Amino acid sequence: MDERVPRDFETLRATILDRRASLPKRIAQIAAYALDNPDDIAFGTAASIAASAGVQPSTLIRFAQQLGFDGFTSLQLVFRERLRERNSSYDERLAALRAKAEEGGGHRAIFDGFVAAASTSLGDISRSLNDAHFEEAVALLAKAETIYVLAKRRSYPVASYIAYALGKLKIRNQLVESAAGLNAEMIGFATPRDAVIAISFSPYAPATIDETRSIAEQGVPIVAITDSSFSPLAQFAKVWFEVAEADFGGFRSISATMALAMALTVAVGEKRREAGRRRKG
Amino acid sequence: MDERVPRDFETLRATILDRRASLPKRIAQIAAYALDNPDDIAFGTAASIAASAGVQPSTLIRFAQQLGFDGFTSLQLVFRERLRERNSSYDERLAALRAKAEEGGGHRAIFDGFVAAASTSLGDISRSLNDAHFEEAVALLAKAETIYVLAKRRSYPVASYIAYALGKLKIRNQLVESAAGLNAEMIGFATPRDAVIAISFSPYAPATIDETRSIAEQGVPIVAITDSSFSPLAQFAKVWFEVAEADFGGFRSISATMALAMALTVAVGEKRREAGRRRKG
DNA sequence: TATGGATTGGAATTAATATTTCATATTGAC
DNA sequence: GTCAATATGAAATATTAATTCCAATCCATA
Repeated sequence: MDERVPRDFETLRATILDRRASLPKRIAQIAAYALDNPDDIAFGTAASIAASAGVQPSTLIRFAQQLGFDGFTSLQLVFRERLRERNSSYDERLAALRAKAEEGGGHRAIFDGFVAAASTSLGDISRSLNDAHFEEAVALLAKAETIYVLAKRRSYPVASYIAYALGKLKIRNQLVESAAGLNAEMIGFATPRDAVIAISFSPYAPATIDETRSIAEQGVPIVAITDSSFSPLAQFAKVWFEVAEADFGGFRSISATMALAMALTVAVGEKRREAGRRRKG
Repeated sequence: MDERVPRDFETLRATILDRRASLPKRIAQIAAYALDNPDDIAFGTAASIAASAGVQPSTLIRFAQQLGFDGFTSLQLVFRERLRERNSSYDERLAALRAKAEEGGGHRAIFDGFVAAASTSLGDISRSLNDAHFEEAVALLAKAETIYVLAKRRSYPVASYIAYALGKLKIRNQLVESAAGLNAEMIGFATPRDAVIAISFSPYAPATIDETRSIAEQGVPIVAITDSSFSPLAQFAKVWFEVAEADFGGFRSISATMALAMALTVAVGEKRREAGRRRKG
């Protein structure tokens, strides 16, 4: 192996792109495949990769040799190393942000801390969201005559966003907030043909709990967004989502809740459109 | 291989932890090594892993079989799958989410789309936020007697969050919203010793623009969060932030704006505490 | 402390995988 | 169009790695 063999993925990638024009057809084919499917190269066997790329195993080895490696195995090491590093890189970057933020590096650090908390929360919810629950919630909300939206304090911004988005989608909704103190009366109008989105996180705002209970007692189905299965909201809800938000400096992120809220809203709009088409068509 | 063989890493991990106490010494040794060095299991050979863990290759296979796999190779697949999912670099994961969302794979795809949009927006703002502007905004807001918060429609959730957080930090603030239509009068009370956070994105809500103009004319310093240097808000503002939010399905994310808002709020609280200490000490 | 069963180490075996080789096909230059 | 150089396919071979097997050891129990 000569001195200029690429040892890291980026160099390798650059080298391949650089020589691309001058490579023979089959070699170019495997080169393109390698850049498009680096994970396959990292994990596969020469035979399996060759098959996926539509070439012979020997071509794979010639490709590696042409780049200066002494065989496929050495080439593969670069792809594996990349995975190892990439693995850590995102988490490390986040950890670095958070560390810097926590050791108190000025005001910029505060900003970094919140960005890190938001990213972490999004990653978590993306991994943990249950598809079936989501579908169920969408179905339940899509057939409601009016969607009541219920949240106070820290969760209120989410509720106000939901109300805004539902309005834009022309879906009848009622944000339960009344400057005149008429929440109870407002809730009284809800029927089992309606539905509720209730949002509350520990420490649960007592008003949210009370209103959720009373609306549940009227037989109105509830979709809850909360932070644990022990949440008082969970017992009232037909479907509930557990959202774990990361916090920074005592302030919890609401980015994951927000993303879920947006998705619910738009999915409900989508489902109604589908239903509408079916009725007409 | 029986039915209950763990197919994903988390299940596998749980199974191992569960049985840990009842495992023979060498098997326990390799079990601990596997959980501590999952990357090594994913990439290594039976011999190399066994050597690193200080056991015989055959022990490794017995370990796998005890978990229900038919050999080391099947066990290794689980560790590799984990890397594929986890490791597929952050950007790649995002791209995958977005691609899946855009090709329209049902309702889950909508959720993925919003998560991707939020993550992208956070990445963008993290790169583009100007430290000096941020410091300036914090300084300006920290010395205000009352912070007025101004935003309508899509930006309103951010404003309501700011008002909530400022309240928690015991910083006097006024969310400019009045069910009684008294916004103009409310604004009339502001003086140059106060400050304003105004938030608006294209298409700029006319009310926000009008109110911002009139409050600017009273000499009240303004911090604006908006989406372009051509924004009508920019001309009125002492400091302004350009926040580019990614969108999905016509709905723009607000996660970056939210992170910035949280950071501003908490940084202002921080700066006030610092100033308080200095006066006393 | 003797006995049986479980556990372990290490070598032998088997399976798999990478690499090489060689015949054939393709391409480009004259 | 011919020739040489280059590229490719397919199978043979060499290498490496997984698995199995058996003897040795350990451990619990009587």
